[in-house]
Amino acid sequence: MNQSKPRVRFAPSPTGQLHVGNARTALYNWLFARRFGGDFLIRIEDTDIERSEARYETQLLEDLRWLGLDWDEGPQVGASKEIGPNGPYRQSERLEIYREHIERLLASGAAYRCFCTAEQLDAEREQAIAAHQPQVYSGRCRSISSDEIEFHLTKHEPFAVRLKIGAEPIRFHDMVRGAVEFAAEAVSDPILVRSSGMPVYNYVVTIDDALMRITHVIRGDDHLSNTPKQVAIYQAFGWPLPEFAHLSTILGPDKTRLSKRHGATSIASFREMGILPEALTNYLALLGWGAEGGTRETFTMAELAAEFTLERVTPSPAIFDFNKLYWLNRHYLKAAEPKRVAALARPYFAARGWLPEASSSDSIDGWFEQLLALFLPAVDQLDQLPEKARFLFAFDPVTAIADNENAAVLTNDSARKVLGEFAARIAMLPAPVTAEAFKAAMTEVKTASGAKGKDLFHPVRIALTGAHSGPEFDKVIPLIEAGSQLPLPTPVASVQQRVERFLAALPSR
RNA sequence: GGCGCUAUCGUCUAGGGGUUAGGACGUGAGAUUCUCAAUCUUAAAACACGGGUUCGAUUCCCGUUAGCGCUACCA
Repeated sequence: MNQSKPRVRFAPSPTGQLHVGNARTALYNWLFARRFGGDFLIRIEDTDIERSEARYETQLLEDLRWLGLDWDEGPQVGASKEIGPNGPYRQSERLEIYREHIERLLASGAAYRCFCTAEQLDAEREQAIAAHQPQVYSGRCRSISSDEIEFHLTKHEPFAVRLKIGAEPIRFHDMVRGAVEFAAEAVSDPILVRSSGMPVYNYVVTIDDALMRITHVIRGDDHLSNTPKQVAIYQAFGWPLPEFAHLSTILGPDKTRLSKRHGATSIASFREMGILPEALTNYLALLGWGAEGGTRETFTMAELAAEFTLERVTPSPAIFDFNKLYWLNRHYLKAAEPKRVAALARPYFAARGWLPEASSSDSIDGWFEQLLALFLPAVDQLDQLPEKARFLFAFDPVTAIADNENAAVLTNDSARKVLGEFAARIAMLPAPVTAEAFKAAMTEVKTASGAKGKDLFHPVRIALTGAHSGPEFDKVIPLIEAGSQLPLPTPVASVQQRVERFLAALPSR
């Protein structure tokens, strides 16, 4: 097709959550459209009334927006139901169009009525399997006389509509895979309209793509075997063929198709985990597409849109690597505006009753950003933050002392001595203990107790945070102290309170 | 069973008739640190197999094997 302006579409079925496989297909379509100044449309494939639900459609569109994909034509979440001159964009609202077109095919003789029953067809299929033959329709109804058709019709017998497939092999071009050819026998005479009157996927897709003037059909390779049927439909109408591009499947670590049992795969679940959209789109772009040179790993959407080409899409299936996604997420978390990260991270803390729901005061907001700066390098995902910061809000000396590893540190005499000296000095310090004051106190504890290094710091760390590992004291001390002065839903215990309570809980020997 | 698609480090990929086959994630080691994380340095790690074509093939062709998809009056 020789048009200057490419038009592509993403055509999901609203039968469930948007998952990474479809999201990647949507992304590649969007990237391709943006790269070449074309149009990106969304069409809802809801001809399977059994499984389609409106709430999935809404969620789908929200997920797409969250990813940063916008569309030029298609359904809308907001006020107007849809935008664009080629609607409706929901297949359930296009039934009349499909009906008109089937009449044309029937009239031209390109399609015919098939009165075969399900039982007949099943029997034929079983025979074919037993004989190790390809399963093809016998073509019994292909050439029944018009009298016979009338006879069936007057008896109100239900019929399906089938497309006549010629003898020639069906060929098309795929931008990812090159020339593809299917033998005519392998295609058989496909059903276009069910005997219920409901049109079939392969038919409606083709009608819609043609009518919406789609120039490049970019979709998952599970549709590759469907493509010859669709090509035959284009040909039956005399329509020009679009370009096709079939994207490989995304697999799980066990090399089977990625699904829920491999863990979180829906876009919504990644969002809930605290994966940034730019991390996800960057990762998805890299999964199946290689930039020229192959040494760059991080791309903004704009950079992707400037470089993306279908020719560089890999034809082989790719295993989804959660680790690399997490790495990318860490990268973008560090690069993100602190205020933005704070707004995204806040709900995880609010849910535990540790922070007020909404941004309430500048002092709390500022403190929270300080907290995030400290813990962000330690996490892959936002939802891991509360666990890392738990000791601030839930200071629990009893559990800390009971912990085996901690107990090992605390049992020796040196640790007792360190804690005693430390407590004595901390108690004397003026209320908010500064990092400098803490440091000075530790230097004194060091000389008084003779302990140094681990022996000096570990007992203190356990007394203050309940664990022998964590962020630097220089940062933690001010954070604890500042937190203790804030009107938080769950009060943060101050350094002095912590030491006091810890020693009280420590069994004497 | 039939038809189709695919095959470079464990994973994502770059590359391409002659290369020390490059990068990244992950993994190991080291540096740093009271510790963990982060960070920096560094190491190990791949052309599925068998035939052709060719002076030469990981690269091109054909098979084999394996994986996946389709094989519906599902999408």
